[in-house]
Amino acid sequence: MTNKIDNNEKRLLLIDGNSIINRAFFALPPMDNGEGLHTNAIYGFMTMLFKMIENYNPSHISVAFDMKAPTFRHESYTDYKAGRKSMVSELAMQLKPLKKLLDSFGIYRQEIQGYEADDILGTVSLEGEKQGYKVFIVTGDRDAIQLASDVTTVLITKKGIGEVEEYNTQSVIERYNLTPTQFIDLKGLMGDKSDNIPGIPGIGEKTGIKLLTEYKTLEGVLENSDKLKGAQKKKVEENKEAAIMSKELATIIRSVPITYKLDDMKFGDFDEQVLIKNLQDLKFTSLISRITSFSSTNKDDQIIDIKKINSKSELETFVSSAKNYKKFAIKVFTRKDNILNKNIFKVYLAINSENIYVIEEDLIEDLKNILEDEEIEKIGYEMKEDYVAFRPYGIKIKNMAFDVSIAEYIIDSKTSTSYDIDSISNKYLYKKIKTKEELLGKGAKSIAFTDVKDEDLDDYANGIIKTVFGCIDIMKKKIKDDDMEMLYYDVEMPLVEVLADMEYVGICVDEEIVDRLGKEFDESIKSTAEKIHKLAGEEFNINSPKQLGVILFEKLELPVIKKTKTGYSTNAEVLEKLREKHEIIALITEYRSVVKLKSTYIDGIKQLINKNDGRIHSSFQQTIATTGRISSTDPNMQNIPVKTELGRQIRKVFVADRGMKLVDADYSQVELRVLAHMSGDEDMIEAFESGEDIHRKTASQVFNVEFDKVTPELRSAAKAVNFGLIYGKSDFGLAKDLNISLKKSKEYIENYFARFPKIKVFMDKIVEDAQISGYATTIFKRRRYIPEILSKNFIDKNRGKRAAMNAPIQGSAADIIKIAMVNVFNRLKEEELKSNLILQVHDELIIETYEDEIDRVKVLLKEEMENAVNLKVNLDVDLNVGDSWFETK
DNA sequence: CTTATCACG
DNA sequence: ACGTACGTGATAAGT
Repeated sequence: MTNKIDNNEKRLLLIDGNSIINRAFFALPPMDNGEGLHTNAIYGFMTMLFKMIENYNPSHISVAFDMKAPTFRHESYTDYKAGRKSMVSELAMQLKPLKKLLDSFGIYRQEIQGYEADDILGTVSLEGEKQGYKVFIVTGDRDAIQLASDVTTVLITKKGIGEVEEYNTQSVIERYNLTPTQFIDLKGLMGDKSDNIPGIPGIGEKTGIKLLTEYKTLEGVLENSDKLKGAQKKKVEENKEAAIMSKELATIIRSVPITYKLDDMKFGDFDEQVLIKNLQDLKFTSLISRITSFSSTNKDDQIIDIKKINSKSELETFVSSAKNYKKFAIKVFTRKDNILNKNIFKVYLAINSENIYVIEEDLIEDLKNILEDEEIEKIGYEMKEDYVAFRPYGIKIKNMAFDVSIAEYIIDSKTSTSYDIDSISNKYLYKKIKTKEELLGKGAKSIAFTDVKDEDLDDYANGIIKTVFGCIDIMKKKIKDDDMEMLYYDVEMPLVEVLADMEYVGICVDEEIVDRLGKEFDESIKSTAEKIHKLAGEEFNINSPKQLGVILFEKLELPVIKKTKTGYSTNAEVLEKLREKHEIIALITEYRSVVKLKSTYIDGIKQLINKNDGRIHSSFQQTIATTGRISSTDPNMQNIPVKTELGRQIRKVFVADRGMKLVDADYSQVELRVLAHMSGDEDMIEAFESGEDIHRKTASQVFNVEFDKVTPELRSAAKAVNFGLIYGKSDFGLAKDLNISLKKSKEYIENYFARFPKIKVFMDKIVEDAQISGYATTIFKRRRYIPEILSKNFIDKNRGKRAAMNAPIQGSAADIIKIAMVNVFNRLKEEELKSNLILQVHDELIIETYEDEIDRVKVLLKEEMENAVNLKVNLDVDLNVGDSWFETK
């Protein structure tokens, strides 16, 4: 790591410990370490300290604390600091732990009987100046501004503890029109309420500055008091003594009799392990990763030594050692280009974290044997990328054994965080490594891997490889401890290759149909828009909820049903309620739906058709959904319309290639079957065993009518309850959905649970367990942590309960189809079929098959899906074959 | 970059 | 009394 700041420069950071811990305490909300110790002030102090270290790169640090004993100021003026409240216990209890933490950080501490922290800082800073240091003083107390000079910068905290204002001689003059020394005279004149220093009554900052500009010093003002006028003159003359005493009190002593050597304040030598332990005890895990860069002992081992492999013979050396170890780590970097092209420009390989090699383009093809060697384990990070990158070279990586991103996902599939390599390094190794964002920048301004300097890419790859090797054993143990070995090694890891392959193969698109539908939709949009504008009496942007709101609720004065944070709500539910009120509503609904189809599914998909093969290569994400599901992006192939006839037309664009067919297999009611299995409810299981329509069947049981006499209304009520159940829906929601009274919906739910008692028991148990353990699990031990279930916030807590009820059901269904995918994929290979698995839509798999393989594929798909697991109920799969996705229904 | 809306299981 | 179904991703508007 290069350090831009000259390391030989002596830079001394001095901190007023009491002042900063006080600020921190009042600036931050309460925190504790789980054992009754309040920690917010310590945390705030440490964040501040880290920030100062990062920003000012000190070579020496000292923190000064006040002592309880009275100081010379109390002795000379008994009212000094009178009226000040003593420290509250929540803060007082944090002082000792903070001092202990600073000690383990190797930070020098000073406390001197009879003097305040201020005086220590004043004395040490003067000594520092004499010895040629640049000095930085951090405090929340503006009195310290008197210490500012050309080489001493006083940093005054503002806005809590987040930021500081910098003062040196120059900026003090700019801000106050006074020199730092005159600042003391100012205090003498105006006093200080917080320290109970009197000063001269009636003189504040403004007048004080004015007088000092004229007479330079406090003494100057007092000597010239006869030149003052009126009340001011009187006040000054009556309070001369008070003023002189005030100045004395406000003067920071710069000659405290203490023995110390500045050398003792040298920073950077500390035992990292002890510090880490102390930070862990305080539950400050987020701070741990930041310490490594401070440690002087640590800097050496961050030297990056990556050897370049230049020739086939050099590669041979690597290959033979990889064969000996039977394992190596890999990370590939590609050009941003067509997925079907040969885009790799660098491959990093490593047998252990000390020996990392890089290979460039010319030798890539020579990696085929070792990558396809089943006997050698490949480990890495986001290995799906590596697999896909090698496909254009005719290389299919075999035995991808451990991917840290997938491991971290099953260890803790938390929401809204990605499994960035640096967070993994941070969490397991407490090491800060180069982030992708640091390497490439973020957002629109980000650059490609090809645009970064070799050293920087080396640095990034080094971080990845070291993290992979560093984490693997810890993660393996965690996976074992949490009973997830089957899930990880037999499901998730084999699935990496399956998804990579699906992505690479893609799905065929008929572009003519895309264009034809596009035109049809455009015409419909145009004519509907015209009608809407005519009815509205003006042209406006129908796509803008804001403009639409003005038209509907102001111009046409329709009743406001619902509001959003920013204005009127105009969503489908609201429009449905307004449908009868104005003929414009139906048109808007129509317009909305067609615009959605056109922009998202026609225009959106057209852009993503690959120019080489005319196919769509959607990306399947394995580490996003908290429940264990797979997600799909660019485009999302899992939300292609199906519910409305018009939307379903979109499915005509997804076709089988020439001479091929699509075989579509979907599970019938997996989630309800999972529920029947997990709860063990005999009646629910029986309902499935009968093979009848499950919603009709439950309707007949819940409403106590004969199977044949179930009306469509009763069936749909039962269906709503069935689904509501999976999500932990409330009676209120059910009433709203079915448009029935709250009383009725309560009755339905009661009947339901009375009829299927074990389901109720099961649901209650899940919630209870989650409240105790903090997580919910699936049949295959996949975990979802739900901390909010213990929240004191009613809304969060209830949301947590619903998530807990849903996770085992949605998650087990996800486990099941993942197992089926792996088995289907392997079976296709074993039977040497050329057909490919190309899509997964949560409970549905699609294979593109050659016509002469159709029958075998149908059998295989049905068998593997239905036998993926053995539950208390059978799994049932429906099969459909067609030339397009539209036809497979 | 966030918000509202709407597509799917 | 609270607010009211879980899980995703894409687009356009507007701050």
